[in-house]
Amino acid sequence: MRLYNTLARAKQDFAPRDGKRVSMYVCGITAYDLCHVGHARSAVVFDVLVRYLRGKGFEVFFVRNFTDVDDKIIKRANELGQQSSEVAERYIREFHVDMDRLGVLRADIEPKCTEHIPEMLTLTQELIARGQAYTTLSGDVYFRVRSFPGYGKLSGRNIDDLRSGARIQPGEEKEDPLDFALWKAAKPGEPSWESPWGPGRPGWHLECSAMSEKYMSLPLDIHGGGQDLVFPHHENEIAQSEAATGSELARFWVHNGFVQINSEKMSKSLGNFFTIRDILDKFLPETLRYFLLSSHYRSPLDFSFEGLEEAEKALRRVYAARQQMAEELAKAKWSASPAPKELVQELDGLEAGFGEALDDDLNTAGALGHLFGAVRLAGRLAEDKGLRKSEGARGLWTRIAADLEAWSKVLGVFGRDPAEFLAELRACRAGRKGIDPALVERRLAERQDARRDKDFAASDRIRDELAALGVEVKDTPQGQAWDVA
RNA sequence: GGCGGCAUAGCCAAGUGGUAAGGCAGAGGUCUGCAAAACCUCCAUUCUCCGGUUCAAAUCCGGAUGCCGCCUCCA
Repeated sequence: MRLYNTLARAKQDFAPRDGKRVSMYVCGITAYDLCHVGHARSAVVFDVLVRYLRGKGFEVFFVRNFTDVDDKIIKRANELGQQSSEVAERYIREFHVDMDRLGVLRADIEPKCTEHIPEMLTLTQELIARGQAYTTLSGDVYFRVRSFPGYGKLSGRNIDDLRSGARIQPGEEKEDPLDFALWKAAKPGEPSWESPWGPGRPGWHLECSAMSEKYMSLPLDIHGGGQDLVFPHHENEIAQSEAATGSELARFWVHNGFVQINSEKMSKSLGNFFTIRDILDKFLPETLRYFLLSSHYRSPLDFSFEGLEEAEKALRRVYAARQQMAEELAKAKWSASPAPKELVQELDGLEAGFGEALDDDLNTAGALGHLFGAVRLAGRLAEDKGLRKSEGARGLWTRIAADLEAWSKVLGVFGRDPAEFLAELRACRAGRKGIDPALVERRLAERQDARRDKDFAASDRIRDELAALGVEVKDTPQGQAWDVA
């Protein structure tokens, strides 16, 4: 497949180093609060990448870490009067709750920073021994950025430009403003670990270097994360790891774009965020997941509730088609006529197109276009009175149903039981719009009586009243049905 | 100030040299007691603007404008 490599600033052909096994490391969260939609995007994007690579037959070994000691966690713990480890553990649990709901698969290993202190100390000592890191009087250890010639290669910056914008905070003892902390001397009240330089805790960038090296051999095939991690986090990881090991850290650097609100980055610091919880109070998890996949992973994605409502309707359409196909396929008798060749070719093209889209830098939005093509094709067969009962239609529906099942495994949407999903979606939409299902059912029962008596005026009046509430009444051969408009 | 990204219909959104996917909304039609759903048809002669390269440009190059991101914690 082709994958955009931030390091090359271009799409490149991706294949794992050893041809079969893909090593992939993605920076996870700092566990100090509930995750927001931006975290969800990153998680879902890399989840689809893992699923897709596995679907192509690669053996993917996926590591996603947790940062469980850090300034923000400590600050939060102090606010709550708790240990920072309690705070971190709680938000790691909450992360899993959210991710499970979103259908994000667990990583093969989910290492925590605090469980890898020895590895980080070793790495730091190695860097000091090589002259690429230095200690200070207060017990901090800094990486000597100018000792690493490749610094800036990932983010496309040069050291001089960076230096002109950098500044030294009061109290820092850096040789150079660009140097970054590998190890921070403990301050009173902070969690700390023993080290050759006295008690302290690791710097943020160090953990990913230590943990990726521990679990996978370098270079990693893929290292991922949000675009905001490119600089300084990933740049610093490269400097540490490559300086210490002499090996390239990762072959492909993959970064997802931001979720925005009104064209501004959704972030904690701006305060313009919705947590995943906020969304799942009002929408089904699959709706959020579909929304996140409906644009390319590197583009900015403007979050809106209108967008989620559109996602709901798109999901509903696919599930309704799956349900309709299942009903059609349950028929017993089929005429012998084969499917018209052009329809078979159309489906061939859609199947190929779906795969080609994902193969091209994980273009989920393009793939969805082909998926909807198959949905429309299925509907067209059902409309064609001649074809509808033919073996040809049965063959195509069988194929489309199998395609949707396979595609749903990659995308992590459209895979549930249609009747169950549609019922949940209706309940969810009804709840959001303040529609009382019991009331609707009562009115429909009255309408049923009116219809039995052929009192269409009364029947239509009830339907109009319900329509005013946002309820859409359908008369089907099986009787009345309703949905939220 | 330095570095980078984006600009496609009413909205969302694919498309990196060969003549504009898809979703939502909208219009007309088939079906229906009437509707709804589903399906069919229509809905960007044009891709922010101005130049250039080319037989051919939304796609490449130069410039302008606008928006955004990173440079400090951040998915």
